Amino acid sequence: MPKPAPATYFEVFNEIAIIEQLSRTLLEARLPDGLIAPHFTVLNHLIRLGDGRALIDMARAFQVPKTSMTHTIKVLVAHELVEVRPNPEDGRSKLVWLTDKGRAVRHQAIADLAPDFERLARGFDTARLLEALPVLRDLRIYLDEDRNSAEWPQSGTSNAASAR
Amino acid sequence: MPKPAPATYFEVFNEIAIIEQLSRTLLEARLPDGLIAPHFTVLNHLIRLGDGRALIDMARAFQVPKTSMTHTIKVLVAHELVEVRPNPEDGRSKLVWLTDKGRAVRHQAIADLAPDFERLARGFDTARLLEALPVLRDLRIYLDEDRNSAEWPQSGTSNAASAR
DNA sequence: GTGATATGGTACGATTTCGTACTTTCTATA
DNA sequence: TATAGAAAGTACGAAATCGTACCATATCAC
Repeated sequence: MPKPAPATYFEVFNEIAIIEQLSRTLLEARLPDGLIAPHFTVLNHLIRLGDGRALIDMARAFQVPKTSMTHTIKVLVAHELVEVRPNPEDGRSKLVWLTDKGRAVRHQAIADLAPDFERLARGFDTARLLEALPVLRDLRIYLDEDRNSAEWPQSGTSNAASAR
Repeated sequence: MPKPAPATYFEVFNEIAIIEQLSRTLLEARLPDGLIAPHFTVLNHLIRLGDGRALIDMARAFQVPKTSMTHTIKVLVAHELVEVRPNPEDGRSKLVWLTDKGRAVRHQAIADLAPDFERLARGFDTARLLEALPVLRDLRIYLDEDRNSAEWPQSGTSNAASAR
């Protein structure tokens, strides 16, 4: 097989960027007013992996600067969707816990997305999506690990990483 | 084949969102100071599809509000990477043209990304990427068209769409 | 043609994102 | 233990994103 041209890789990431933009806009349309995708993503993360996570760990998981995560958490606290408490095992860090309201909002958002997924299932061959999932997962894992490798240009304080 | 659970679709978009985040960070590390991904994306768009595009058309292509595109273009103008001129066929609109410097910056950025793509080719089975490309392309096309369909929640002034 | 409506773009303010600098706490090494 | 360095979080300011309101121009109905 001939080596693919760089433009081909580029197209893959370009398509991914467009899909991310479209799906994010759709998600945000299903969220309560004042909540945007990063807020929901944090709620979802805390439910899927369990709450009581440190702020810094979530910043790493989402590959955002810790200052950005501080702001995101602050908004979630203002909406009473999470609570922040000190980490008893490390005086520097704080742990983030879901409130009942936070769980409910996440649950409702997923329920409100159901019609969109159903429409997708009607209009798109979902078998192809499932085929692509392992590739996407492995690509994400590769990029995540590669980020920690030597050749990555480290940018300020947003470094380090781990699987989401 | 059993119908996939919504969580499976969700995972696909979640992986895509993470990949977008990681690849965007990498791209921005290769751009000149002061330029971020949206700036490059506009340059790339103008080269791939030809310049002299209307601002509103680019906003639609990227699914961003026209106010966001106005700002992006303003930065590109400040960097002398594009020029904005009136549309002789429509007194309301403006057309965006690349400068030589704009073409050069885009060309250089792609050249600077080459080592990253080569590293990717060494560490990841690129055949799998190429297999996924048609699915991603079709999914993007579907979502783009679906956005214009009835069931989409229209959001403010960022409406309408067309292929990038 | 004239008026009503739609469209392209901008002004403005609110929110988000993020880099830098700093404080506090932990860890490692002597 | 003492102390230097690393790590977690925040304060702050700059830039980006985006919604609302508004102006100028175009299009449509009559």
